[in-house]
Amino acid sequence: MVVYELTDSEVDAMFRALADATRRDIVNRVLHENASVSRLAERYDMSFAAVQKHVAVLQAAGLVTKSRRGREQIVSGNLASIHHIQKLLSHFETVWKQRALQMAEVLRDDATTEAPPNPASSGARVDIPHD
Amino acid sequence: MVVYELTDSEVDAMFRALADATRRDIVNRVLHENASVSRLAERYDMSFAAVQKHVAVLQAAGLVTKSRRGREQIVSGNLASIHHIQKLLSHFETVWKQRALQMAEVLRDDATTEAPPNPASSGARVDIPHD
DNA sequence: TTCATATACAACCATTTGGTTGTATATTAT
DNA sequence: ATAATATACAACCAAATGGTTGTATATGAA
Repeated sequence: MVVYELTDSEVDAMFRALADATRRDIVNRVLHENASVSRLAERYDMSFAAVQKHVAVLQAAGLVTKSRRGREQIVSGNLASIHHIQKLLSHFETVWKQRALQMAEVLRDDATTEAPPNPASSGARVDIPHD
Repeated sequence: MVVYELTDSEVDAMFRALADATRRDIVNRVLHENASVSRLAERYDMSFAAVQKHVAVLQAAGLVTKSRRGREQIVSGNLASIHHIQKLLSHFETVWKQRALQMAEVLRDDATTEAPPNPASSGARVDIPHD
């Protein structure tokens, strides 16, 4: 269910937004529970304005959204965008795994068409990560 | 199969490295097929030195490795690290989904202990992304 | 040996980033 | 009305980023 393809600079913004431990922590926090900007700011050893900027970066990247509630701005996580970049990474994995399979296949073909059976290539394996 | 926990700054480096379209393209390319730095440089509209720097950033982040072959440096993708940060993102998703389930549960409890049955809360749903 | 190729790396520059402080505005509480 | 709270935003600064050019070094080919 792809809504629309993200541009390069949109993806840039998402990864850049996640390239900071404070911002990753904010994302984690608001995924657990929505929080106002000042509530978030209490937790970090930096000025309110700094946290405000971090939230702005996350918002510009589409990773969180803000909604007014009285005088507060409530920050909440946007799962769709996280899901999107996670899929991008899993695409990388898929590419690699397919390459691994192709390599194994080449080895198998070589063994049957050009060289005598090779015990190593008959059981050809390429490391594929698992959990 | 976690080898060792990455530090914040290591994760920072990975995300920062991926926050550039040229570097993401390099990763994609070397996941498909290993390539020397100059071979990679041919493809991009920037100086060799610039591409060299991009590769260095990816290498520092552990996303690719370099190995000498004669006068060339062959760049290859490091799937383990990609897998690692992909898992980090899927953790975010898990957190969110659990929260969604908890919210649904709270709604259910409210309905049975404090208020008359509510047609809306009995079918409580929270959007969960799917493919 | 000499020439071409592949890389390394330093120096430089403009822009962005991540922080600060200070000031202004809107909302809630007394 | 006044004070306290929550946010917005500008101006400033040091450091990092993403590019450049130039120079040096190592390897392979003729």
